[in-house]
Amino acid sequence: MRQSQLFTKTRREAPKDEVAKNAQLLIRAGFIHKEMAGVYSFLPLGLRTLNKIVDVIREEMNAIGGQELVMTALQDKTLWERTDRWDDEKVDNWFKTSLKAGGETGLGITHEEPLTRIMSEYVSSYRDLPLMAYQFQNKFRNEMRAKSGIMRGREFLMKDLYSFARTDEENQRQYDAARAAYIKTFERLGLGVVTYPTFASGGIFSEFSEEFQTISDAGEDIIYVHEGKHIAVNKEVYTDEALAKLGLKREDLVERKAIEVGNIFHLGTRFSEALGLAYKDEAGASQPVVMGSYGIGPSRVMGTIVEVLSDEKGIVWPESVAPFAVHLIELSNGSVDVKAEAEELYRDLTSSGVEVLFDDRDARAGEKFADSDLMGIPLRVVVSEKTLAAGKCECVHRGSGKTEHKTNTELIESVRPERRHGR
RNA sequence: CGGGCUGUAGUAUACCGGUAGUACACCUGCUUUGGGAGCAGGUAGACCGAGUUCGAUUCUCGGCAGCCCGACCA
Repeated sequence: MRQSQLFTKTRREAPKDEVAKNAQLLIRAGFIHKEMAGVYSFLPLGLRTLNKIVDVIREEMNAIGGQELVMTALQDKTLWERTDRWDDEKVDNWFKTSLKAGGETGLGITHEEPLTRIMSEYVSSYRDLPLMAYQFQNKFRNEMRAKSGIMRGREFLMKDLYSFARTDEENQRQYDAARAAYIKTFERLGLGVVTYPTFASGGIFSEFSEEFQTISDAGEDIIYVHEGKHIAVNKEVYTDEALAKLGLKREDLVERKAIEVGNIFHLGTRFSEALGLAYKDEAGASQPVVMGSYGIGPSRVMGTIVEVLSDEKGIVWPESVAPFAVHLIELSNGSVDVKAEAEELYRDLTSSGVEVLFDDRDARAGEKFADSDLMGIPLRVVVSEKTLAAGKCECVHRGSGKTEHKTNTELIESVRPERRHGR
């Protein structure tokens, strides 16, 4: 894409009402727009990044047999009354509204109820199980206080996977598969080394759940990290009893602040029993389905990546989620030859399947470099009088600052998609 | 929801009970051209409502909006 055509622009200063680094940088770089407190639109660059994150998660969910669907944002009140999660006394962050035709509806805060009901129409035999289904969907939570930019909004994108099994053992296998997929997902998203599977409270569902916590001072949670085992314990369950159960010793753990980027739960039969999701076993006896739920917020992940990986110049996207693979910058200063060379390289890269943001604007070098650093595309390629004379373009890696000089052919060969993905 | 703070141009800010100033951005022209250029000119602004006052962007009250701390976050 040509940067001259991109309707968003960078800005030098962050809006005064944003304190969170992720929001400041994402707004300055033109990735997101704040609509109101805790509610953000994703602009072209931001959407590309968000979609990259979604794609990675989708691949991993599909790899463990997850089937994608999309459920509705508007919720059936009567369904939620059956699990006792409609009453404001029980769940206080609904966005509720009345229907003109009479009655009430609410915007989905999570989707155990509707999916369990859907499954009750299709699951009736032990032959129908196990199965897993997931969706990407905007969730709505009427938080008392939105904060931390896109990391804690009132409307946000969520990937929610739900598992359905015949027995606890089968459920555990699904849980383990989802857990492994989560570890792989966060590795691919560039957060692997700083993200810890973390024992946490199971809330109303079970004794423990596991959270995926990314170490960051911007986090709202306190966790105790075991570096060697690469696991952690949330402060909320940091008791001698829990540690004994987990085989961990206090002296081996380090206190850190962290961002919860994922959460996996055993649900047991809480929803299947309440909503009548059961199957007939081999003997013809009716059995409740054993469920689990597994969430990742792609938009929160995006904010987390900015919090964790940016530097004083701007964002540093991992290759897997960058809006573009290459930021091609021409410094023609009116030189027809430089312009032509850059245009040709843009064409060749694009036709090789490389995603390129081409800074073809009539702007000065300093401005282009500053914008490039801010936007955080992994590889910057400069074409100028200097590089033209040398016969090689200048390639600078955003993260490391490492500079290489390559011919156009060498460059294209090194960034072709089939090569980058290594498959 | 408790406590605190703030609303001035697209963005960031200044001053003031009496013509609202600056920087960036934007537009025009000239110069400049590898790290957010220079000169000249231009466009653009007081959240909404009520009150006090000769006069309110400024003071008071109400509303709306935003931010921070805390509580909450299934």
